[in-house]
Amino acid sequence: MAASRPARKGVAIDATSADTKTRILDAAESLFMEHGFEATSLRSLTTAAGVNLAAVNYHFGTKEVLFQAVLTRRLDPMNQERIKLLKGVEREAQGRALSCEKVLFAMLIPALKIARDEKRGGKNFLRLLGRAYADPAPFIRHFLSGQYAEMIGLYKEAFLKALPHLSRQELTWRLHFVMGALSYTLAGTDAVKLFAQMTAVEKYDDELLLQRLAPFLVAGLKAPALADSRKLELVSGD
Amino acid sequence: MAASRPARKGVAIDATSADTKTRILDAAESLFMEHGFEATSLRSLTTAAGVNLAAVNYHFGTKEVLFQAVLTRRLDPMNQERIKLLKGVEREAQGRALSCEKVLFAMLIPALKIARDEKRGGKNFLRLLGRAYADPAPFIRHFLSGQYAEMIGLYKEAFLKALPHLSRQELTWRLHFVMGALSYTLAGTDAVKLFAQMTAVEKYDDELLLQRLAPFLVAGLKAPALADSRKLELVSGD
DNA sequence: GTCTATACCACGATAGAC
DNA sequence: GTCTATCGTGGTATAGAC
Repeated sequence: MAASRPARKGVAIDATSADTKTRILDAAESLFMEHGFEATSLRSLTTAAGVNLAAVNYHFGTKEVLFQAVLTRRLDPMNQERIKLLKGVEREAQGRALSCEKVLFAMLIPALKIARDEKRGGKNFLRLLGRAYADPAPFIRHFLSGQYAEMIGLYKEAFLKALPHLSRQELTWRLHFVMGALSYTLAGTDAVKLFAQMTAVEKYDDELLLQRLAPFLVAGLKAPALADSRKLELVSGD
Repeated sequence: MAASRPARKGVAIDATSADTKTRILDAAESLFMEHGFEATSLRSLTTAAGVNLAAVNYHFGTKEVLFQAVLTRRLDPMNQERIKLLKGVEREAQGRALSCEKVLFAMLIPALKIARDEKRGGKNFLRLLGRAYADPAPFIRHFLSGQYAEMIGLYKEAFLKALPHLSRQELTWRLHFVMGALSYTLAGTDAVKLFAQMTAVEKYDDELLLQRLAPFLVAGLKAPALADSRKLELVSGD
């Protein structure tokens, strides 16, 4: 997704007023994070970037491709780091049973690092990502599934070793639940207000949030496999 | 949100080709579910409903209000049923400690019932709802927080009794995680494919899904409160 | 190759005729 | 209540300047 544009020959790129393409990417990231994909117009975007309207079409083709480029720039390094951390955990285990907590943390930490790094988009980027997860647009879903395929595959194998009581199928569902709680949590800083009474004292603190999320997810992952002993019944109340 | 339109005088409403307003609502529900809010144009919507473009503006004011009306029609009864079921659970407990499972099931069952009732929108409505949860548009967030306020408040009190080891604050977060996993799961029938290897054998089965989701959520809710013994550390891999 | 001006069609919304 | 006509703005496409 990088570019099909031919590389600059020997021209040095001015750092202060960068490459047109980079200027578009930066402005797009900021505006998409703030207003979402649909609510961000190319006209306001190009104005903010100080480039011509048609420049987006020239460099990226469509607004959708631009959106993917914005995501890729942050997402690809994050998932690569997740893979690297996982390999570290596996190496450290030296063949012994993998720790479920450690595998999960390897998955969460790169997200936390991004949340703290304003230069890589910070919390707002994660919110943008969380929203993208639930987006109905086919182009977003296909794009994300491609971006995540490798990482998810590796983590699934690791969790299978860490949680031997789960079948492959069951684990697939649980990872789905984990990603749901994670992306929703990251995306929903505002939605928290749904549950009112969120004390003003407790400001949004990423580290604290993940420290709360992690025990919840670990307990869920470790829960015994599907017990059909306790069946859901469609009782009508009263 | 019902209507500010003056009531029909004594005119009987034809059931087969219903009320213009109802025709719009039905078409809107179907199209919003299929394509999402932004991707559904009023022109295609009114064509499908067999009404004039301006009819939406006349009956609902804006596309946003129409969207809220579509959601309210299903959401309000669902949340009322959740409240009714919860009261049944509380009555049954007779002052004894509440069962966390039973409270959770009271919350999940009305959703499952909608998923199975094609006449009330079925699975697609829940997907629409799940997406709405993550939507950045302020009008959607404000609307949902109003729709959910009462139900969430009552359930929070119930869970506090069922899970006495959790502080109010901690429970708020856990309910947030629960709603995240739930709405993401409901919304993401397609996103499941992110995790590949979802056997074609296992078709989408709502009941089975909730039977898998429930143990995960119960375990997460019951997990011990925030253990700062095991701190997240920003170790770099390797 | 890179950028700009401009034209195009679809969208949501609204005013006013009937 | 319903319709048509029309407005401003959206994403996109292209011809031509540098």
